[in-house]
Amino acid sequence: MRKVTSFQTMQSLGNKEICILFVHDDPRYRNIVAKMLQYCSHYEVLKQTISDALSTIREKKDRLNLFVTDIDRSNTNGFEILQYIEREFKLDIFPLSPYEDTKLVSIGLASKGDLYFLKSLSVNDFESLWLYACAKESGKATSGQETPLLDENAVEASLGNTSLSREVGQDDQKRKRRESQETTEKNDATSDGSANEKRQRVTWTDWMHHKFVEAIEQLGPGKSYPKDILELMNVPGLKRESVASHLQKYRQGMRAGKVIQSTGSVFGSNLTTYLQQNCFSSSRFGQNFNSSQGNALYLNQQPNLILSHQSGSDYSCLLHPEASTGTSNMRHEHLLTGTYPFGHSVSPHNAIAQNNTNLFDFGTAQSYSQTGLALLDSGCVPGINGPSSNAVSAYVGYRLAGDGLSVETGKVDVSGDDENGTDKVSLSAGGSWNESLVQTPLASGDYIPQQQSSQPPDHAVAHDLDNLGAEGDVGCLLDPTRSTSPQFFWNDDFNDALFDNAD
DNA sequence: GGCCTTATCT
DNA sequence: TAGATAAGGC
Repeated sequence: MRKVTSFQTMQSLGNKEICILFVHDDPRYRNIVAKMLQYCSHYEVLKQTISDALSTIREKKDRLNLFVTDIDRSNTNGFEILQYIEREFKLDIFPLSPYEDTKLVSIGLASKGDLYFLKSLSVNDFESLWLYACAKESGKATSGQETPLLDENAVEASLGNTSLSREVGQDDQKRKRRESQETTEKNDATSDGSANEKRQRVTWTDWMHHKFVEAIEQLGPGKSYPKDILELMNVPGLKRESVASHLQKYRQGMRAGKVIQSTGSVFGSNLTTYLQQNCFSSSRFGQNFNSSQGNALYLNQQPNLILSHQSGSDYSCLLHPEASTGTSNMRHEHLLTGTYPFGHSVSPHNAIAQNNTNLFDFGTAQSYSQTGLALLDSGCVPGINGPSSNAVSAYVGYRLAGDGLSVETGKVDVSGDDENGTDKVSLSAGGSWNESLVQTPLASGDYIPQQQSSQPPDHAVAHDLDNLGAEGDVGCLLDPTRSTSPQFFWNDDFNDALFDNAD
């Protein structure tokens, strides 16, 4: 059994109260809640919507350190409420992603990019949050100033991985080292001999790796040196040596063809392999079912889409299948600003981020209203609507076809404004795009092989998959007033199986 | 000594 | 495996 060491950290603060408000309404969190309650009494779990939690926040605002919340998908104004809370109460907010395959995603809350957990928040993740809250409280007590950089650094370095659990029993030491490291960073003269201490192990989160890759692309081929990358990344506390080490691994990966670049010829040479291995592997769902019959079933139900845009530096992303059933602005926003499995983000795009744009479906070459999409079983890209000065010229996309075997393709072109100042949009399906933009992986004959199970189908799994899938309650998707039942639900047995297998 | 790269270690 | 460290070269 894992020991939650962050509780010790709290005690070291002299029983200073750390308060985390955790708002959720999802049975998947109950394991976390149960485990955390074992160790920590200073956080609160509310089963409310974000807006309902407002009164609690008002009541406790002075002693509240963090606000962790599951985005309320039935509430189309989820992000607005969060922004309000952040502004009014100056509270650090950690929204939880409604998407299974999201790890850490930067979202545009107010001025800074916040951290965004994957849906299946782990105990380790929660530990990291706890550490963050402690560091923040500690910083308040000592300096009386705003959150020190160290905090973000600490939490970013520890989020989304299990490094903390591996360092059980050393956390206090590590933390002290971190603290002393920070104070001695600029002027090491007054140090207490910490100079020859071991460097803290850096965990490269998706977020950091993304900044790393961005820096490399900015510097250009052959000019990416550790020092320059470090500067561009601008991650407090990160050391040149760590960047150099990461760069070495990164280059090794490139040589081995493992890294998919985000530039130019969009997907490199191994899209097929990548999809096969990673479509679902970043979620608990994928970890457990990637090699089972259930995976193919799931693929068939909810094809994927890969999207890239054409202007300037190309970004590419793999959209979670849920994106094709977007029903709210929140989801729409997320779709546009998230970091997807390729590790690159889609620029938050004003023109597209505007509300209420339709989505375009490659499979049928039609545009649909968001609610209408709930009935579709295909990949879509966000509609384009807004000043053309902000608009990109085209989107190209791929999706895994409904047969789970082939890849379908499509393109959305944007040209000029119509009389309403809205971009004219034309959409085509079937691979009619500029070949120089999209390279070989999708040439004819290329396909994503469906994994063959060596065992007979597990009907229990299939049954559960049926229960949790997008087809669970379509009415719920279509009708935002039916907010009481979650759009995607997991029955308890299935939920248990996921957690047990993952641990 | 600073920085980069590669090899090796953990 | 991923990240740290040692070592050699510029």
